[in-house]
Amino acid sequence: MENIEGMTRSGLCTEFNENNIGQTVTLMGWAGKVRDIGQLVFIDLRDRSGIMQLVVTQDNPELLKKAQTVHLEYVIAATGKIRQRSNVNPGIPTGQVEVELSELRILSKSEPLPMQDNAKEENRLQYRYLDLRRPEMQANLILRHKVANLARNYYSDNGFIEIETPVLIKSTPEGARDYLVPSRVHPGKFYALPQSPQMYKQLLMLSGFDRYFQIAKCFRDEDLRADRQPEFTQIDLEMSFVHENDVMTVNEGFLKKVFKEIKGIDIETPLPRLTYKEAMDRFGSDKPDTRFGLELKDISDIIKSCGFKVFSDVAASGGSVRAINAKGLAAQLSRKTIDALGEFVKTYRAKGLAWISINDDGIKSPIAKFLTEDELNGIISAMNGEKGDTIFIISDKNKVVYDALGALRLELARRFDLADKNKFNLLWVTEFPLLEYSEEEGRYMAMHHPFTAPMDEDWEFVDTDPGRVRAKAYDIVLNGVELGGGSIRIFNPDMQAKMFEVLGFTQEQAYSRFGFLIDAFKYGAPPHGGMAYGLDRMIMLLTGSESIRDVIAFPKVQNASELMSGAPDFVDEKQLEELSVAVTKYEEEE
RNA sequence: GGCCUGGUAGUUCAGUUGGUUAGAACGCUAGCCUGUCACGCUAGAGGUCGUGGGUUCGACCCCCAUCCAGGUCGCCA
Repeated sequence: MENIEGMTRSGLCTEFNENNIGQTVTLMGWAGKVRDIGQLVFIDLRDRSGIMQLVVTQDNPELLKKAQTVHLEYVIAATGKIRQRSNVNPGIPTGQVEVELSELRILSKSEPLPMQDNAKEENRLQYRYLDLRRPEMQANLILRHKVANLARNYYSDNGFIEIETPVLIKSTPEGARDYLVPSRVHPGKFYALPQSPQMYKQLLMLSGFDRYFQIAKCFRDEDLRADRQPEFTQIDLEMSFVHENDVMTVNEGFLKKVFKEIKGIDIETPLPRLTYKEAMDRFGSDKPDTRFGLELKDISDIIKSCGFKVFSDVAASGGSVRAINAKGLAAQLSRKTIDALGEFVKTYRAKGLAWISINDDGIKSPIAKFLTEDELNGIISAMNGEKGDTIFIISDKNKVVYDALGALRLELARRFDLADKNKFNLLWVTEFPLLEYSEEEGRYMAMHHPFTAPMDEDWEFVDTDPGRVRAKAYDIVLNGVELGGGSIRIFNPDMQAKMFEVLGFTQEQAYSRFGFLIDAFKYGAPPHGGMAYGLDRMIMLLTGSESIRDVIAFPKVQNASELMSGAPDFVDEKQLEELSVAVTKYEEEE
């Protein structure tokens, strides 16, 4: 094997073109396709910028012989003269030229690859370092770098100070499950990895930094999804002496910049805003995809006294009957498809899916026989039903109706390609409920987190009707994905104490968990608020990736392990002893 | 923890209502080829059909269990 002693790389492949004809250059990189024509060898030399064609002819028989030994993914260094190609390749930026080699060094050989470009994800992840050679993956990570860079510049330019907060912190078991790290020095005690820098950034406001940001790694020990990893990155920020509007405005500036510089799209600001209630009522979701219609409508009033018990009973008992109109889709909605959609909504706990199809030959509906003519027509006119439409109806507790119809709406859009992929609909969802009743815990839980400030006009209901209190909280939503969220925080110690009480903490419990924050707020806390973006999700949407894994260099798989390195893994008895950790249950070894 | 989808050559896939010898492409090996760029042509190697059990005269195919990967519900303050 050879080295690069005495050779200096002239640049990246795509830095040279027809303007450099006649120049002698040295390029280094990986061999892509090697096309051996006998007395002529072409090698596609690839680096992160792209491809340059190298050519060796029989004018140089020894070099030709050497070039013929080059295989896919060998690392080579090549020197030669740039010349016009006799056959140009318009498909690549360097397609006008090629490098006629005078020297070729083989720096590293490669075994045949255990994966190809279209490999399935399992293999891609096991050989991630090879997967990351693919131009698509390189483009994703480079775009990610650009956005991170934009964030740094934008927030710095707007007076934000980047400050690092600790990764080994105190566990605060509200919300997601913590990753724990045993302490060697304090037997039996554990650090937790942060789910977000939340409390630290609030303390930085108290310290007077006024504006903070950080690109922060966060950790949540919960099950994975296509858009959820246990280890992820937030663009996190906090501001002092601000209202919701101030936070939203400065962030609209950031988003505007991101879309302009990354996608060349001018985003109109201020961005549209929807209240939580409106989002739920119209889209059945607190992160609505507004690129297409099919909005929900409450038709409880129309059928509240109808003969179909499934409808009338639920309306009477506090639930609702709501519908969406699959506009013009009746012809494509076969009986089989509708049955499949019925199964689909059952995932969301809906007991059934009623439907009314308006076809050329009249109205078809399995529930028509339970309804009077007035009721049936009432539903159709409320839903603006026309020939060619199919109306879907779900009747249940409100939560189930929202979840199921909201999901059905998205499923129809997916099946019939209703959402324009070139559209980027950004919007704020505001006025979230402060509290949410948890059946499992038998108490109210903070919907966002326990430091979220209530809306002033609602706070008086905190004891009598906790569910009615709205929060000064906001989420930024892009095409149906929650990009980020934040809130104005409580800065009044008495209000914070009351909040803990509402959440069911005794003073001792609150103090043992959040004591340092409670104490800190006694010493002059400024009004403050902020938000955090999921950077990975943002990049996923900007690159059009199907999964968050495609924008993370070394992601974890569904069971939270990493296929390439094999993490997590067992550790030595000795390590455990030092940490005073006893393991009571071991996973089966294969 | 539940539900759904997939696992066949190094890789990506096809296959069989259960039948004798499991195919293709790419990659790999050997040879030929002076303008390729999905180079072409010829020949060749390569598989306990994820694993374990069962049904059967016979299983890649059917059944059960299990592992791996993906999607999703629960979960994600």
